[in-house]
Amino acid sequence: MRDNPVDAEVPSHRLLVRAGYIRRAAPGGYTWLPLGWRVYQHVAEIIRQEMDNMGAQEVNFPAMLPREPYEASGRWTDYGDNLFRLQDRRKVDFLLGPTHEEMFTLLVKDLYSSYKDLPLSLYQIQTKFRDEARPRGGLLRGREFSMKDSYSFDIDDEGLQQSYDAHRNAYVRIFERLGLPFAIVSAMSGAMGGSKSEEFLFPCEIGEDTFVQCTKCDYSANTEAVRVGAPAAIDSKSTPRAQVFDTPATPTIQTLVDLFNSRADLQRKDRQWTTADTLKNVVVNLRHPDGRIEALAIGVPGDREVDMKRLEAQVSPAEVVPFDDTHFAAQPKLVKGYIGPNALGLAHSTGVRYLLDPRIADGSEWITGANAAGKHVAHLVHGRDFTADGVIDVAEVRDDDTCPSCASALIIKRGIEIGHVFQLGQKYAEVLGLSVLDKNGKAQTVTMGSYGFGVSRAVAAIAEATCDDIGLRWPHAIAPFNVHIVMAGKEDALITDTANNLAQTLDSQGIRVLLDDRVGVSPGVKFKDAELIGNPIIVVVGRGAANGVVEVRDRLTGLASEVAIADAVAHVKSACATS
RNA sequence: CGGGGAGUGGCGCAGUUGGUAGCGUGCCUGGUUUGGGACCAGGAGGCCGGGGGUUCAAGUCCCCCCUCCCCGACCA
Repeated sequence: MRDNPVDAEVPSHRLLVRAGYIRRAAPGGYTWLPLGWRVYQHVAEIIRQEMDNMGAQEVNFPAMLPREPYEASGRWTDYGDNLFRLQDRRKVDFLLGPTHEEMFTLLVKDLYSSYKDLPLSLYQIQTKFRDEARPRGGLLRGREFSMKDSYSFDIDDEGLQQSYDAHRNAYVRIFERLGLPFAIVSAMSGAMGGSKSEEFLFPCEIGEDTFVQCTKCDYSANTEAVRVGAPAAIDSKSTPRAQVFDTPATPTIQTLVDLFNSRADLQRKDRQWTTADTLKNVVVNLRHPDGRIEALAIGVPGDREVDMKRLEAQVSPAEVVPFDDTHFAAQPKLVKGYIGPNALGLAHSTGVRYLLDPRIADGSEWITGANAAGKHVAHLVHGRDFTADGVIDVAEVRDDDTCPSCASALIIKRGIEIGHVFQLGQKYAEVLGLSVLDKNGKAQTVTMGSYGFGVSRAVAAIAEATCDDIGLRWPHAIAPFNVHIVMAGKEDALITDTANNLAQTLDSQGIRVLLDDRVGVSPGVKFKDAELIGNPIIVVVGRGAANGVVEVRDRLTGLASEVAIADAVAHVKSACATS
């Protein structure tokens, strides 16, 4: 295919379509063509081998599942619109599996009943369905995609930790074998439930996940899960007492700071005021799962926004909904634009729960709202003049924020989430009644882990990681073929025989060979196609054949060398072995 | 779900004041060519996203719907 498909923006997607690996078949659904399917199988096989190595056993569930187990776990409703639901002819509800915690839990419940059967790890490589609001980047985010999902079952937390570590280590090996760079970041568990979880990200500009990495130590976390360290307390003995000022015409924090810097009675002697000296109080509503609405005020330094993603991750399962004018009307003591700490808190008149960003150090002084229109208060000291009901870490994260582990600078990166490992704990085992008898004959609820790995997404990520301007560049372990033989130049018996013999010999020795024997196609076209398809070695059988040589090219480095026909097989084999 | 863009042969696109659809590429046939996207000749292929309307006449004008892409929201 000579022209790029116009509806593909992401390079790997464009190339995979153009080179004939995949083809869109439905919104968010892709057909694997022969080249693509070979790549997919290679990736799946590497995953399979590493899962088997760590002692997991492969099974396979149907994709179409009954409603009841998901009803029991709450996910029939919790998954919301992202769940594909359907009914059979008798109007019985089914779903297309988005992930299989419930089914695995029930399987183990059916099959096992003793602690002697544990630990146990089961996995499958299977098509998953999620009705994504916005599929993107071809294989990167589909509504139908292939995932390896595994589940561990242990009698206690120690066992879970071991199973978790085993999976984590297996994932490290899989990434290494796939040749895919990765970062392991702390993450929030989200709708999956459970406690500890880590994501395996492929760092990449087009990624949809944002994470931070420490420039010094190995701390790394999804921005939702970042925890900033609390600064040391500040001695406020010499801080002036709090004072209220009229601050007309200060609709934004910047205008407020400008006013303070321009008025002699408000200026600081040592430096200019900045937006970071102000305390911004944001009020939202939380909708709890039981339907209860609760107002929540959050205090952050004025130079930062509240990151809604981080907030939602923190307050989950409650949902964040806006605190709009009707809510302000119902709370006359909250003066929109001038909300100050002294109106907030469970102990205060409004009774609105008030949580502070951890950066608001004990003893620090602030310019903030005075709870009256047109008035702000300065020198308001945390701990001396106001207190909050607790701490919440939801301010936006920035480059150069400090690492919670070593206090060095953090940097922000983007990545594609390929794997996610969870310590689920007993959530699913409890609601589905999975327990085994322990040594004392007593029923113990099993504790579980869940481990996802996006297989189709990994294919796209590898393509993204390795491609260049002119095409794909697969590593040997993944490539559809090891060698792409191009017959170039005027067709004659020597060239045809040399190419065919070479292909047959390599094939018989276990090398995967693609032979381009199209007639009447000019050499330039064949070269371009070979480069686009991206197998790691390209062998050109052409005019050199008359002199007893062929050209061997390395697609990755672009280096080419002439090799005697007699040595070609050995040369290619060693190239396959070393790269 | 909000904002923006776009739907015309496989792919990339053009189509004027409304007049019955064209170009490039790919495909088929024959011939010439053969180391970096060759050339000549002949050919096949289109419910112009869908429905309704205006009109003698609609790819083009009007209304409704659908789909795709990008940004956001959401999401292992």
